[in-house]
Formats: sequence, C-alpha cells, structure tokens
Amino acid sequence: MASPYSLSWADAPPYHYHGRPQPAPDSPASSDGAGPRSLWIGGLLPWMDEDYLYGCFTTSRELLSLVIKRNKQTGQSEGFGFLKFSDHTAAAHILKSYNGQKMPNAVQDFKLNWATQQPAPKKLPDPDFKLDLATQQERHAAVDSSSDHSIFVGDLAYNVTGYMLHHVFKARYPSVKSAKIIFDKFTGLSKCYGFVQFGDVDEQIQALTEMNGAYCSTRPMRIGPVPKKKSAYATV
DNA sequence: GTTGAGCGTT
Repeated sequence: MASPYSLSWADAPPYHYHGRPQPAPDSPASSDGAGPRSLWIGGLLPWMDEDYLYGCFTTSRELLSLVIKRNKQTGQSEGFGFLKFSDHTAAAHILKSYNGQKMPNAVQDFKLNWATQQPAPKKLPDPDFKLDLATQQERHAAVDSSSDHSIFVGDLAYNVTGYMLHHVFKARYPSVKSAKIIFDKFTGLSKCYGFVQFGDVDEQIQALTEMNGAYCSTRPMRIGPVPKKKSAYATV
C-alpha cells in the first residue's frame, strides 16, 4: 500500500546540502564580491536562538556574525535577525539557496532578504548609501507589486508548506511567482491558509475556479479572491 | 472555521 504521507511531488529542496568543501574566501580580487553583505532573516519563532541559526548555516564559512533582535525589556526574540557575510557573493548564495526552503525542526520556510544597511548613525551618507536606498526601493516595489494577481488558498492541511503549495500551482500555471503559507507567529503552526501570486492575470482567474477543491496533501483546497490588503495609509 | 509579513546594537 502506498503511504498516506507520500509527498513525492513535494520532494526535498534541491539546494539543501553543501557537501563539498569550498575554496577559501580569501580571494584578494574581491571587487566582484562588492555589494551588500548583510541578510535579514524573518519569521523566526521565539525558541529559535542564535545557536539554532548558526546550526542552520554551519556550511557557510563566510558567515561572519549573526544576531537576533530581541526586546530589550523582555529579552524575547522579535522574530527577525541579521546575518553578516564576508562578501556579497556568499550572502547572495545563501539568500538564493536558503530562502523559501524548509527550516530544520520547524514547519515553516526560511524567510530571507537583503538587509537594509546599518541605520547610519549620525554621519553624512556615503556614496555607497545609494545602494541601500536602491535596495529599499526595490523591496518596496516588490511589496507593492505583490498585491496584484494573488489568490487566497484556504482549507490547507497543517503539513502543507510554501514549497508544496508553490509546486502544486506552478505545475499547472507557469506564471506562478510565489506561494506562501501564513504561520502563527507564536506557535509556528500553519494557519491553514495561504496566498499564491501569479504573474498572469488569466492564470489567476483560471486557478480561482480550476483549483477550487483540488487536493494539496490530504485536503481539498478552498480558493478565493484576495481582498484588498488593509491599506492603512490612503494614497493621498 | 479560516484573508498576510518585514529591517539591528555597538
């Protein structure tokens, strides 16, 4: 008999193991390694401390430091932190290979992005600071554009990850850009719903009807339109 | 039954 948990279609992520020793990062021609070197990591659960994160990235010798932001009064993790690497290339590699992959001993995926650089204390901004502004603008643009062509996916099983959801939709709709599961910040458990973002509006509309009732893992999904995100700030 | 998450200290 087949295992009820056969999730072969949501197989292990491709980039998870870095078995080969990597060349020393001491290449003097580091001009091509220029650029941002800090990553932001979010979606952390309260129990995920520095040791846990170091354990996640032991294969990266370019990881210089790691910090989790904590509430100064309570000492509780604020759910995000920063990873600093010795060069841009290493950081970019970690971002690409880890982002969206499943976190060890947790149900959720790594949520990584470029960090906004140090909040420039009381100095005049360097010319390099433009880079940071550009990065920020890119990020905001990405957020803004993420509101279009999304669908709501409910009735998900608890074990469905963003990776699985993405896979199920991407198989039918090539324009799928992203899929995300909403997790409870404190328990880390799935809230059993998520969002899938399409690049093509026609595929979005098709999916609204075609994927309603389709199975992901053990349950039929319920598809719905996404209401406008609460726009706290009017476009005035 | 269900409608979202985001950037630090020296």
